[in-house]
Amino acid sequence: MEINERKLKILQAIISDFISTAEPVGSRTLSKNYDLGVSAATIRNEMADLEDMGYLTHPHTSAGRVPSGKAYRLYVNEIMKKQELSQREKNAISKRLQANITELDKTIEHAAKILSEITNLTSFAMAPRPDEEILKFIKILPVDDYTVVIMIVSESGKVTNTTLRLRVPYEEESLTILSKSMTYSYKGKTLSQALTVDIIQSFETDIEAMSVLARDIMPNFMKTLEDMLNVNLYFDGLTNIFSIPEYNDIDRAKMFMEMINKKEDFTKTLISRDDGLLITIGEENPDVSMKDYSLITATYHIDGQLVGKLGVVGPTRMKYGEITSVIEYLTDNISQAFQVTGGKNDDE
Amino acid sequence: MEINERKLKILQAIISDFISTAEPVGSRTLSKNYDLGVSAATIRNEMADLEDMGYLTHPHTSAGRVPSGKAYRLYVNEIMKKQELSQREKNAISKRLQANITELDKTIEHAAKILSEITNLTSFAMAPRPDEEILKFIKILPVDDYTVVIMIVSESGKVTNTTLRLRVPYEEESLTILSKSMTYSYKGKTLSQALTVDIIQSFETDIEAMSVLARDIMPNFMKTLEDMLNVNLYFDGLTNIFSIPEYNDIDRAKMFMEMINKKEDFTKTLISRDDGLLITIGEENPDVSMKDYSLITATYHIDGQLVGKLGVVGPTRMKYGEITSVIEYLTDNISQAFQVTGGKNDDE
DNA sequence: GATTAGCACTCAACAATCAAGAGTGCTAAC
DNA sequence: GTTAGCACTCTTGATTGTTGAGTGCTAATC
Repeated sequence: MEINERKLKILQAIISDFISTAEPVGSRTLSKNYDLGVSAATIRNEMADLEDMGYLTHPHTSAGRVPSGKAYRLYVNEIMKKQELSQREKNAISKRLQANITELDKTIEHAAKILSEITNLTSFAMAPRPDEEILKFIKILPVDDYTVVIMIVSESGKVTNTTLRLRVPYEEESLTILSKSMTYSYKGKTLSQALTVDIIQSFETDIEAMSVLARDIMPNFMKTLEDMLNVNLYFDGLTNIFSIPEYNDIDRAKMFMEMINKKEDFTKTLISRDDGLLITIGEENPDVSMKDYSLITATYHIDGQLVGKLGVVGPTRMKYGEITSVIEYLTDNISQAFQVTGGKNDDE
Repeated sequence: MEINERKLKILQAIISDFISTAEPVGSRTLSKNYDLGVSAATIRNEMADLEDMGYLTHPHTSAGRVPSGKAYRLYVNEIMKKQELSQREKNAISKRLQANITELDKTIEHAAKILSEITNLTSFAMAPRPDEEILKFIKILPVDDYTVVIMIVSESGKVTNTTLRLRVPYEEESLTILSKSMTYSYKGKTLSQALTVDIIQSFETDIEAMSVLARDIMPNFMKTLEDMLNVNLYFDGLTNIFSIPEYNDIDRAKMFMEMINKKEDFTKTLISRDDGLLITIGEENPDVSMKDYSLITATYHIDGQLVGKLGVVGPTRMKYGEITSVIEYLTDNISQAFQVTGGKNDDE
């Protein structure tokens, strides 16, 4: 069966009604509230067709219709108009975002906050993957007789550190030597390259004398490197879901919270997503545990290179048009703010 | 009215029954399941007395009794026996904790995890307040033409840093001078002292030449100091509450989540609590928004000085004895592990 | 041939009713 | 002082009936 103009119009009406009410929508409601130019009976026939085609489902015999994932996909691809934000909305968002542009992590955290407040959904922001960060220097700082701080600094200014207790006291001089030696070995390498360096190989030759110290420090140095590789992920609006009818059930709310709380899994999901604006609806999500949710993400760029993500997660019933616009506007703003070409060159 | 031996026994039975079932307990249940040596009718009379005295409440006429906050307080103070953990339990906990003793923050985060898993409640761990951290040095690191990293290191090895974009390019030499000059001004001061230093005063005299640079950097330096003062707070077992009958209601679950999500408020609440083991039950909590919860916290010490907190939050109905023991055992273990006298001196 | 009015049918949701059961509080007997 | 007995209360769960929204089909209409 072909989907004709009228079916499309009806489907659109159903979707937009359902998105705002969360209630199954019936033929009479449609003919009353939407100017479709046909009677409820006709709509009924069309709805039956749409159901056959997989765009609608039926919670039970005498209930109205509910859009399926396929319907939302069609809606997003074909029907939904890009809902350009008004200048006022844009200004409001820009203003809020700019008020807090300092560090990247703070900024994206703040962007997530703005996003969740506008959409009333749960939002998230992921910092760029630092694989390609280039190591600048490594410093082992003395703290007390048994304690040192391992500090790693990258070219882009990322700093990670670990406090470490040693099994034996150390001499301050050894630390200096070790710091220099490690910097020499690792400087210029990317994080992912650094992780593959064979430590034993590269050290045992020249610093045998302090091998005990090195043996204490190196495994922790590697751990610190791994720490540095961790992607920061921020959530906001977690409690928003309690106001959404879909989660007005303790079990679903629980499932949602559990999904969100598995940060590692969620990070992986985000990393594996394509760049640019991406909407995945219900069963389209590769992860089965997400088959009842929709995910919208967009990417921001730092100097056209490093890529982070920003988005929302919620029930498949969401205002795709509106939300998409807001997310894109936010990511554009972030990308612009963190262009390395440096600050104040509006247009051009 | 006096609370006599028998009333106490009955109250204890009611509390212990209610703690495990979460259902109001009636006189017949008590006389059947607990060896009280009197009939249900007598128990009824005693229960009526206990209710008059404020230890019990009544959800409705024909329901059993529920312990009040006052009852739990009596229970905690007088009835509850310190439930010493078995050696096996102790070993299990120690083993899990020790498997992950590296950095303090990681360790307490891990302790919170253990705690929530054992208690099936929501747990939290707060790092020590760093007010008394003594500044060791300050370094401004170059990143690119417009970007620098402000790094502050304390005597105890805490490192905090901020990446900062300047409005004008800088000369690397200026950074070195500024770093040294700032270190000179701040070294040896505690964080709280550092915050009160009059910046303008202390600099404008000798480094006029680079005042532009300093003016960009100083406000951000102060922000970084404030960052450093922030207390880290970790939660674990957030979704545990969904399995607790008290929160089997979307509104209560929501309230709980909202309370927990206000990290600043919660941190303040924790900071203002007395040191040592502290149990606050329902209305005993100074914050009215917590009047339906109980909070158990204990403190751990770093070198007998810096103090952090570990604890659980949940409904007033909780296994005070058991939980208390676990928390105390965990905090003792942490304190021991982070004694500055250094590692491996078991007993003595 | 497409559209629509009409009608029988379905089913969730809600309210009303009822019985069962748990529990209390009081009284009178032990 | 303790306890048995009993009337009374109130929740809980099952049952039933009613209402209303909605469907799907058929026959009339355009």
